[in-house]
Amino acid sequence: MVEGDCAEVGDILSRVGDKWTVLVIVALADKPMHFNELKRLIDAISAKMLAATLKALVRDGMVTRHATDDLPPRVSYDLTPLGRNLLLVVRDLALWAVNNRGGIRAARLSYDTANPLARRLIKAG
Amino acid sequence: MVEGDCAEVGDILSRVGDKWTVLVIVALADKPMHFNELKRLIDAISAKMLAATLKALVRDGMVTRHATDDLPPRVSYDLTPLGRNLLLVVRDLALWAVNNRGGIRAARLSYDTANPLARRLIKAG
DNA sequence: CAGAATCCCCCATGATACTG
DNA sequence: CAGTATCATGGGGGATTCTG
Repeated sequence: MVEGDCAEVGDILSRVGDKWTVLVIVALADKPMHFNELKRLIDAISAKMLAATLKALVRDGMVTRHATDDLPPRVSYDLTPLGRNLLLVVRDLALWAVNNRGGIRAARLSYDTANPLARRLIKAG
Repeated sequence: MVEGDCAEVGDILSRVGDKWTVLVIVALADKPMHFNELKRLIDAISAKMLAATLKALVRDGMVTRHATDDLPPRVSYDLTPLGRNLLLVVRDLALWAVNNRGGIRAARLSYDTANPLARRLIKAG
């Protein structure tokens, strides 16, 4: 880790923390998927955000886009080795989240009962 | 990993992806720090966001807050075991980011030269 | 089917000023 | 020093409509 990496690392971190990126990557874990397949699977996502997320992932080299020139068009998205690599790290993070959700929930509960009024002042509370 | 964890995991993930949380956690890696110490170190952060981020971290059991009743007041923030645990996972993620920044940069460059106009249409482009 | 274009809203964040 | 209160804003994200 050298100096000056902060901005770049922050950029990548915020991409991971982005609302949809991780969900898309996890959705592609098993097999390539079409646009509307992804949309149905993630469901809460809008077409606009799915398109934007996929485009960003393709640009970053995490996902490939393959279109046939059939009609109706079919476009397949798949993870690249880089994306698959990220999947592993993200999965560790998710695993940590699952393993520690008890502790976090307990901490919140105790904080909130000790300090009921502060609750809504906290971000994402 | 059971069903229904998605929301909770997503919540924790978005906390990690939050603009300041990771920076604060990393800043506390070596030793406890005071409010303005943190502010000077992170620098770009506003007092408001630092306060909000710290409060959220305390509520989630990642950070402890210890205040002396001196005057002027001194408040120390430190990582809990849970926070220190998260630090490890986050560090893996940061490490991944550092190790793969070359690949990502290359992918972006190639994408952008192949498709110059799309550049500003992409989120966080 | 796979998106692009448009409109709109709201919340996270920033800047500034104030306080115990 | 360690915050809080208030106001302003920008862009992330949703809903809808349109197209190749």
